[in-house]
Amino acid sequence: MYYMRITDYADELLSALDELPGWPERVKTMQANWIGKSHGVTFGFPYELDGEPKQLRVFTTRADTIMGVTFCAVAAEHPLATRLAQDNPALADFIDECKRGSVMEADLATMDKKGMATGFHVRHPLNGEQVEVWVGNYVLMSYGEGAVMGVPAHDERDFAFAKKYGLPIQQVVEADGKTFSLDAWQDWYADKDNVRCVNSGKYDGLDYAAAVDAIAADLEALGVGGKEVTWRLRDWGISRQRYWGTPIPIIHCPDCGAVPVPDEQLPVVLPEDLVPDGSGNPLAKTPSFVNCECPRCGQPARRETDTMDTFVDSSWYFIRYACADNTDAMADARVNYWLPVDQYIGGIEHAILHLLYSRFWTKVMRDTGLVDFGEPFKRLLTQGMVLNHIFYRRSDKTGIQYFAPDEVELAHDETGRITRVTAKADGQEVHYDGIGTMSKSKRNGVDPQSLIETYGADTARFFIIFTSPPEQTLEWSEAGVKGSFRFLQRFWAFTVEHAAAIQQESAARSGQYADYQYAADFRHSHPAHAALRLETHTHLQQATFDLERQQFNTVASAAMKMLNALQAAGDFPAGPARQTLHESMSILLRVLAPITPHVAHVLWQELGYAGDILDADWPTLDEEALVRDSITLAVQVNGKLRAQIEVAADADRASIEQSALNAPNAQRFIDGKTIRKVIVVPGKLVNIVC
RNA sequence: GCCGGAGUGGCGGAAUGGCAGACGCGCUGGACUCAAAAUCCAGUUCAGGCAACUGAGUGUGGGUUCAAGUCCCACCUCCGGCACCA
Repeated sequence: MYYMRITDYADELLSALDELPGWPERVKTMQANWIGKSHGVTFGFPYELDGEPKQLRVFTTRADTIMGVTFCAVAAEHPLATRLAQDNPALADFIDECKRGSVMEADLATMDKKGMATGFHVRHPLNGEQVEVWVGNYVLMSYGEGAVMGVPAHDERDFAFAKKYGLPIQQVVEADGKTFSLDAWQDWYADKDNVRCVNSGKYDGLDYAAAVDAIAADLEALGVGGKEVTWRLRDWGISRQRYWGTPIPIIHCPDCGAVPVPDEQLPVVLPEDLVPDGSGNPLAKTPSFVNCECPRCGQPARRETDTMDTFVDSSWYFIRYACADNTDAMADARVNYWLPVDQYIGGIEHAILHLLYSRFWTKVMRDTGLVDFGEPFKRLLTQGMVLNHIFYRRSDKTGIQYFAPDEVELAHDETGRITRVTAKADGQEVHYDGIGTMSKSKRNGVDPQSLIETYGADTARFFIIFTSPPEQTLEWSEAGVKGSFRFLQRFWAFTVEHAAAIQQESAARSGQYADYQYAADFRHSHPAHAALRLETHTHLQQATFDLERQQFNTVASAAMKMLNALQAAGDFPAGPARQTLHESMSILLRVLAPITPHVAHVLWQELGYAGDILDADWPTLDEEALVRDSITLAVQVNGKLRAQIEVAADADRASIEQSALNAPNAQRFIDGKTIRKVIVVPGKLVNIVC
C-alpha cells in the first residue's frame, strides 16, 4: 500500500514551476505562495514537567534574534497548553475562548492579539535564562511547531503583544543611522539587510546570514536544534464523510485490518436506493453497502464508507480520456503518447487547488510507474470573465429596475462620449452604471443561442477572439459583434465575387488547383501585385508570430488587414494577377480557419482549393515576397521625428546618411548646428544628433 | 500588511528599446436613396494653423540611452491572490 503525501512533493511542486514556461507567471506565483517554502531554524527550549525532561519546539526565520527572546507563545491547541490548563482553570477558560474565536472568520482579520501567562517557564538553550510561556490566540497550531519564540524588539506582532502585556523588550539588532526606541514600532526593527547583532554576546557584530549560521551550529552542537525548511502547504486528506463521491475500495476486517477490494470485485459502486436524511454519511447507515466479507479470511467485515474528495477525480480525468476503454488499469501506453496536455484552458479560480492537486497526482502516477511524465499540462491559459454594460432606473414604487443593453438608446456628443441614456420603451432617462460581470439579476447577460441564430457561431468566435486577449476580461458590445459580422460579410462577398473568375481560370488549366496553389512561380507576376504579396506576407509573418505567442486578437486583426489589402488592390485580371489573388486568398482563409472554421471551410471549397481546409497546413512565409526595391525610413533629429525618406533597399550607410541630411524638413532643424553623430537603424530610421 | 498583474484616444485594444494609438467600435462629413436602413468614400489623440507644419502627449516624479509606453528607482490608483506563516 502506498502512502502519498502532497507535502512530500512540496519541494518538487515548487521547483518544477520553473519548468513550466507555458504557464502564466501569475498562476505560478500563486502556487509558490500557497506552497510557502520558508528557510529557518527549529530548536527547543528545555523544561521539565511531570518529572520528565522535554523541549518546547519552535520554528523561526530569525534565529539571529534568538538572544532577544523574552517570552514564548504557544497556540491554544498546543499540547503544553492543554497540559498546563489541567492545573489552571483560568487558563482552561482562556483556551476555550481562543478555540471558539478562531472559528469566527469575520473576526479573524480584526482580532486582537490576546494572550495569557501560564506561570510556567522554559530555559533559553543558549543563555540559560528562564523564559515564561504564554498562550497566544495569534499562534497557529497548523504552522511550524504551533509555538513561537517571542522577540518583541524585532517582530511587529511580538512588539504589540509585549507592549500590551508589559513584557520586556530587548534590542538585539542594530542598523547604522537608526535609533531604537520602545515608544513605537518602526519598520527597520525587522530588517534582515544592512543590520548586525548587538547585545548578543559572542554573536555581536555578525550580519543576518552569519548569525543564523553560527546560532544554528551552536544549537546543533547542543543537540537542541538546527536549520530546517517549513512549508505553508498542508497535507491533503482525500476522504470525505458523504455519499456523493468515488468509493474508496477498502474493506475493514477485525483480524486482517484494512484490506484492498480484490480486482475482480471492482469497481465498488454506490447504492442508488438510499435516502439521505441530512445527518451524517448515509452510506454508513446502509447495511447492504457496509456489510461484506473479508477478501482475505472470509469472515464478516465492514466496507469503507468514506468517499473521495471530488478533487481526486478532477486531478486525473484528463489522463483517463486517453484510455477510456481500458477496464483493467488506470492508464496504459496510449496515455504516454497523448499526454501531457498541450494546452489547458480554465478559469483563474482553479489556479491553486485543482491545478496543484493535478500536478501532485500526476507525479504520484509517475512515481508508481503508471505514466512517464511528471507535469500534466504543458501550457495553461486562464481565461477572463465576460462583462457587459449595466443600466438601471430607481423608482419609489418598483425599486431598482434593470434594463438590458438592447432596451436602451444611447446619445453621444461629437467626440463619441455617452451623454444620455434613455429607455426605448418610454423615452425616459436611464442611469448608466458602467461595466460589470454578466448576471441574470442585472439583465446584462447575452444568450449565446440567439447570438448564433442572428449572426452565426463564427461571428461570435471572431468577436470574442478579436476584442481582447483571452486571459483578460472581455467587454461585451453589441456594436462590436456587428463589426465582426460586417467583416465576415465583407469577406464572404469579396470571396464569392472572385470565386467564379478563379474557377474559370482553373478550368483553363485543367483543374490543376493544388499545383496552382502551392507551386506558383510569382517572379513573373504582375508588378502591381507585388505590393499585395508584400502586404499579405507581412501580415502573415505577424499572424504567425502572434499565434506562436498565443496572442490571438492580433491574428484576427492580421486577417482583417489582409482583406483590406485585397480590396484595395483593385482588379485581378486573368493571368499572373489572378494567381496573386489566389495565393493571398488561400493564406487569408488558412489564417482565419482556426477563428472562423465554418466560413473558412465553405469558402475554401467555393474557391476550389484541394482537400479540406482542416487538413491544410498553416501558410508558409515567402521571404521573397518581403523583398522590396525601396524602403521608407523615418528621419529623426535629436530623437524627434522630422521627415521621411525613400531609399533603395540595398542603399549603403553613407548614402542613407546623405539622404537623411538632405531631407528638407530635417535641414530646418540641423541648420547652423554641428552634427555630432548619425545613427542608422537598418530598415527603420535615421537619428541625427546635433 | 505581503506577493503578483495592470494603468495608452470617447471605447476595446496594438506597438519584438527604434515613426505611439495598428485593427476594430463609436462619432463627424459626404456619396447612393423619395426616405430610412444597409453599403461605400473621407476624417477622427489634444492644442494652434486654410495648409505645410509646430507644440504637448502612454498614471506621477526622477534616471539610463542617440532613442523609453517598453529598461531602472521611488510613489499613486485599480484589479487579483494570500493573510496573525513566526
